[in-house]
Amino acid sequence: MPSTTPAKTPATKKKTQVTPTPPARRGELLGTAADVFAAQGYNATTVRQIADAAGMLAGSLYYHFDSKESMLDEILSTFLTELWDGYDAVLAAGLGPRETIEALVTESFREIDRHRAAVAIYQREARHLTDQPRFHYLTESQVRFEQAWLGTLERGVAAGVFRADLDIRLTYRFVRDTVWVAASWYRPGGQHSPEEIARQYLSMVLDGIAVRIT
Amino acid sequence: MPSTTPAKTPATKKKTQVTPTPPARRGELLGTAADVFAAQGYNATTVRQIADAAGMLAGSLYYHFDSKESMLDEILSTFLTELWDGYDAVLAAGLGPRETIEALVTESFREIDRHRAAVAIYQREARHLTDQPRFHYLTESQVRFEQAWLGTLERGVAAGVFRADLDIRLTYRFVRDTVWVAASWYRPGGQHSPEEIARQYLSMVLDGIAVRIT
Amino acid sequence: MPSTTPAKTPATKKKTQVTPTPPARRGELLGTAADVFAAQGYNATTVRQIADAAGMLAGSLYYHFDSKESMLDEILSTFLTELWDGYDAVLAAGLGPRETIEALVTESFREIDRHRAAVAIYQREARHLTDQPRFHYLTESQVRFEQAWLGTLERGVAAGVFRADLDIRLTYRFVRDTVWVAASWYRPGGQHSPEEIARQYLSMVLDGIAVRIT
Amino acid sequence: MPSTTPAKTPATKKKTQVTPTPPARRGELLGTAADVFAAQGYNATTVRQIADAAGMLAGSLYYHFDSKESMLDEILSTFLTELWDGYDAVLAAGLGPRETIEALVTESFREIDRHRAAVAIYQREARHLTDQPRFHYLTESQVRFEQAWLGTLERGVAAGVFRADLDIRLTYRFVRDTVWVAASWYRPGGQHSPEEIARQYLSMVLDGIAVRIT
DNA sequence: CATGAATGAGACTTCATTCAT
DNA sequence: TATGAATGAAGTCTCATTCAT
Repeated sequence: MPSTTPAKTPATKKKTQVTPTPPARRGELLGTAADVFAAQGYNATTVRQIADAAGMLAGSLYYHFDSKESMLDEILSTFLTELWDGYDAVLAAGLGPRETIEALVTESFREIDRHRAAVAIYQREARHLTDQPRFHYLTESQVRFEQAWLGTLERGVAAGVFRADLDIRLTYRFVRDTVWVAASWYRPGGQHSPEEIARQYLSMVLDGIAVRIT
Repeated sequence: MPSTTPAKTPATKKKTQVTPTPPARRGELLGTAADVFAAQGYNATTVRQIADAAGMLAGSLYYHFDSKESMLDEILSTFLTELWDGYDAVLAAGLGPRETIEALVTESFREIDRHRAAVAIYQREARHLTDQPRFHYLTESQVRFEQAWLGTLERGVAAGVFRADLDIRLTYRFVRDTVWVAASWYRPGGQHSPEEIARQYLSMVLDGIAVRIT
Repeated sequence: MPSTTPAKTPATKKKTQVTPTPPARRGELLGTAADVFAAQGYNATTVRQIADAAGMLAGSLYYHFDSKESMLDEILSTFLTELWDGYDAVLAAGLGPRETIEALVTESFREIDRHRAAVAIYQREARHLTDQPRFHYLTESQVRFEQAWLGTLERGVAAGVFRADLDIRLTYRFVRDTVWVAASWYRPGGQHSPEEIARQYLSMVLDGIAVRIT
Repeated sequence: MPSTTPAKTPATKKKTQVTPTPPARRGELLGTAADVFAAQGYNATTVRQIADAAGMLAGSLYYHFDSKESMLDEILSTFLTELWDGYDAVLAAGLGPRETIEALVTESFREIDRHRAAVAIYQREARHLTDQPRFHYLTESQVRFEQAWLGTLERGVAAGVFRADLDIRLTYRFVRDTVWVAASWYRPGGQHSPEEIARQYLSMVLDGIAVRIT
């Protein structure tokens, strides 16, 4: 999880950077890298492409980052840190199951709005990254994620606000995927605000797209 | 719709065939390749990994296929051909909007069941492949796909069976993604049959997960 | 401490450098490549052999050149550019047919002296390269070449300085080949200067090797 | 030399062909191979291309020949055998120097007419083949070749029929190249017979292309 | 901070060759 | 005799990474 894995591991390498890159510059470069990763996939992206987009030569990036992988690492862990800041606030608010789901969905769309590239990268790469020790925090995050969502759904079923006739894990996957795939087509600055999209998604997920026959 | 088609047709299995069998070998190899592509991503998959999985050397694959890319091509085009066979049957059946959506969703889950790997590959790679002339048919398929689904939804709104208060394109994406992401976690032979999963998905998409307040 | 010494006065860096040296390195490497190509043939030459001859690893060549083919391209086009500089000067000089032939032959041997490797490569590879669009300029050069030589010969026949009883195209091929095959055995720094070789070749081509019976 | 290297070395291999390919079929296949070698170069020619041209699969060629190299070997040695049959007849005829040169040139053009492909291959590949023990007979042939031509020229100079003011080795190369390069453009069945081409070449080589100023 | 040049591992692909059928 | 399939070595090229300047 983010809190257990600071974005930048203490410099244990031989090349101790005396003057680390100022956070602002770092952030710019990571943003650039994230955009390219999101557009082409991590593996298909060459360090040179990132450097081109950043207006420097490939080798120069290594002044700022240890490796291509560490850029990916920092992009994902930064994103997850912020995501959990938001989620934890929601989960600590003591809301009812339905309100919790609504708040989580809304928060998720806000994250998609803010970290679109990171979300897209996460979707595409998370599965195979979890093999590497360095990215174990992804697994941990997934576990907590499932606990939060699945738990809320179960609470809702128990409380009679969510349907009991559905396979609960199927429902979980349905809701989860339903939200996050949006990152694959969402473009910040479009005609719908994250909140508006969240509202419509919630409406569909909760009430369905069919007209109710009263 | 190929509702009469058993999930797995000829149980010819191994090398018991007296016939020349060239297409069979091709099919086997493509199946193997598709599995590896689906598991690791096309770019991250090496030809050697495919060959290993097929029990031969990397170079030997080139007796059967022109290139790694042509394997991908054949996997995707074969899948799309079969998918459209099913879709076209549904669309030609003259069903109402709701029944059409139900049939399309069911058919989609059957395809996921039959071509899980191909579907997963499609999800992951389609976007960036469309740039290459060789894969233009992906774009064409996407266009037809959108026409079929979006058209049916619009028909449904006009007919008063689908809600009119939702952004129709958002709804389209919602339904579309909702179905196909399933390929990322679905494993053939699991506890739910494709039809059962389709039933539950349809129930959620159409009626929502919230309990109705009558 | 001589802290006041502007030890490293930046000469504004960037593109103001008088001796950027990149072209020099390029030229060296191309010379090396040309030698190997000439010795073994383009196809039979491996990139590794060129790299060995240049004292680097095979992959390193790709920092300087796009491909093995682009090295060939640059070698040939550089050679042809210089060749035509010389030829054009001769053709613009307004000489008589015999003097033009003499000047062209002499110029040709000078080119062989200067670009022996490129000439040898040209001889061996030109024919099959012309198929590729990238090397269409070879065809154009051949056309101009034929115009220059054949035209001069025709002028000479008309003026009565060259024999009229010979098939003119046969004569053209004879003269042309007679000169350029020399590249296959010529070694710069041998006992004959290019001019001396040109003189003897011209003497043979113009007057024959038989003793005149007066 | 051919006589020392029979086209087909005794089958010492494990795979002793009980029924060797009939000479006629062998000849056809070698002719096909020679055409492809001449058109594309030995190295650039794949065994599959030869097989395609012969209407069989690549592997099938290995029933007839040990290797690609042995095809080349047989093509070249067959050609050289025939060439020396002709040359030896000329050299044994006891002609004068000028008549000998004339006969050799004429014989050479006849060989080009009959073995155009083999001659072209020889021109292109001989130099680098001489390194391999298997092709040492090429070197031997070259030595005898030089002896025959250079010797005749020297005899001619001594007899006063060839010019004494020219570098004799230069003259040798001039005459030699002048003849053989013709193989690069000659096409059997063209408008000039080999004898006619020989006549014109001889006229140029002996008397020059310039009009004699009497 | 950045560049230019090089490294080295590994990728895709080609191809002569073998061999059971 | 010929085919289909596979082998294994080698070739071109890519790319993350390093390092002196």
